[in-house]
Amino acid sequence: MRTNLCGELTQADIGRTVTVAGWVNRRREHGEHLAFVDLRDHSGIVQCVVDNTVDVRSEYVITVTGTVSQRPEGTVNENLATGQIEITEAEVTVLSTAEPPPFPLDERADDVDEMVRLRHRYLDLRRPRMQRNLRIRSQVNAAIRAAMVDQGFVEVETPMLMPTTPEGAREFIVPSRQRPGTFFALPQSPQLYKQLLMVGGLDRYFQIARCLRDEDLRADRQYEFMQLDLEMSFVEVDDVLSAVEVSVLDAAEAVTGVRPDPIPRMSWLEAMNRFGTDKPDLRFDMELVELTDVFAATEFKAFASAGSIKGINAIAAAADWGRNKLDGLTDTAKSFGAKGMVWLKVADDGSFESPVAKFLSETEQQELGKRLEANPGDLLLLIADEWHTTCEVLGELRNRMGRPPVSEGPFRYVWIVDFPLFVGVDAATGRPKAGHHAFCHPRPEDIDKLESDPMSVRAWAYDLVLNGWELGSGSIRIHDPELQQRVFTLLGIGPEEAESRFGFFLNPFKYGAPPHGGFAYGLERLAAILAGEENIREVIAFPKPQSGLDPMTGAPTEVEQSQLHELGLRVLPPPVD
RNA sequence: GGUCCCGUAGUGCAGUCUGGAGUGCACGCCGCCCUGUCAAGGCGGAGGUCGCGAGUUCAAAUCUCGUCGGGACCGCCA
Repeated sequence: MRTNLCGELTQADIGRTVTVAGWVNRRREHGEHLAFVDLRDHSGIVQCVVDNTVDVRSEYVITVTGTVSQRPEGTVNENLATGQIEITEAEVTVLSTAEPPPFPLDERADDVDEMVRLRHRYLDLRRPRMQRNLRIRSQVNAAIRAAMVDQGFVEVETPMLMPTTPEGAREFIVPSRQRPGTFFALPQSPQLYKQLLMVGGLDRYFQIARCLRDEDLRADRQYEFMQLDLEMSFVEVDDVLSAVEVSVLDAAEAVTGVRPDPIPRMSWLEAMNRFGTDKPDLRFDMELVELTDVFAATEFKAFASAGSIKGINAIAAAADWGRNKLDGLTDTAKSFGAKGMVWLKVADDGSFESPVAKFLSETEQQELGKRLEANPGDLLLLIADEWHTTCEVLGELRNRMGRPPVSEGPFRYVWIVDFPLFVGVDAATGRPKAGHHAFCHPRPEDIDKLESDPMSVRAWAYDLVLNGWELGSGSIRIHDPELQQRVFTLLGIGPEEAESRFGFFLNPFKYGAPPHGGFAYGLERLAAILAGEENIREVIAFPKPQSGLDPMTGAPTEVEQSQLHELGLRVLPPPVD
């Protein structure tokens, strides 16, 4: 039907008779017998010189047969890849007519209400931006698959219909027709199956896996998303990180053409202390500065009782932050759990302008300025609280004060390692809560402390972070049933409950489970950052808005009574308030 | 479940604070003109439930309340 793509024609093709096919991007009429038609396909645009009696309009689907010709002098378009040439003596065949599109199919659609784009996604996809983003996704997939196969991994598909599991994210459930009243769950991840593949001797498994979680949607979260999921036998942390790193760097290089540097590692403790988060954005500094000892003997009541005091220096930001904005920032800090926030502006003479300056001694002020390297015009933000809250709140403030858009700046990957095995305490039971999941292996040198000091036990768990986004996480798993039960006991899960909740998963481990560990990372998140997009919807062909309702198909919809009957289901009337 | 922001021709906006007739602006669309344009140009035209519903008022796009839709975030996401 066609001999060439629109965007690939060059001066080397001059003189050739070609047929191209695509959509009419624009038509410019110049009288009875001359018009220019810009023909667009996924590869680009080429100008066709046609007789103006031909009736073609925007988005008509046509083929054009004609001669590739050098454009006359003075009519070359330097802004177009094919701007040196045009197709002359063009003969047009209309394959499909088209109504005018509801929004412009060029970069101007970047400003169009996203719902309009999503409602007509098939038109949005014609735009270069979306073509590029989906092709980036494809490049990422191809590079990852090649990297995994090359490293000896076996691609295995795991079931989409699986039992519900009590832990983790809310699941989508699917009613069973053959056993009315029972349900499958769609996988939050292939976690259970991939560990059983290790018991099954697959040695190295990977899957470009679809995961489904019935949680609220965000810029970086959809109901359904794709992960590179992998699991490896007879490995230690370094082996897993190395295998993942190869795939990520290969994918990044495939998209950007630049091989990123090897990914540095940072302990969870260091990340929290320096950046106030387990997903630090290393593209900018403004690190958290330790101040607890500075105020060890302070008279300032808000600081005197605090376990941890830290601060950040928003360099030269003082002028931008008036009283109202600072009050708003204080409210933000409080919404993240802080009891308050102290701000100090550095005046021209180096003194502090702050409601609390009068409560701080001369020595304290001097040391504070020194530690934060304060200069006139800087804005200092201080939080005093228990250590975890101090870090997290300042980490949030740091992001608000200095974080560039995702699309800017270099790609800064970092491994966060040595996560604590337990994070926080369950308010209801008083027991520690699993940080990653209940099957995560403690660091061997910390196992002695499991019962005596559980909160200090570090795990063989690790996250991969890129520009402040968590790409994924993984761990070395517990393969020893005795150690597993020790961890369960700490979590308040007795042997009987473990058997009833996780039996189908743990019993196989009695038959000879190899030491193993794995990882999974989100492909949309990686692709979005590589594409310079702030929102994963931009790298998904048919995403859902925050409501989770599909604006194009109308899903979810009601079903026929007969379908419900067959499934043994009845829909309750909506609750009346 | 919560906080904040947004909603005016097909699309992007001005108007809203400070109530006074939708001749509103640009792009797009339709018709005519136009032989070297490329976001072509010129002339003319069509196109509106100011998201929806109440309330206040002589009068509401504008003020108030509610509601629907969208976005960012908190909770949630082992």
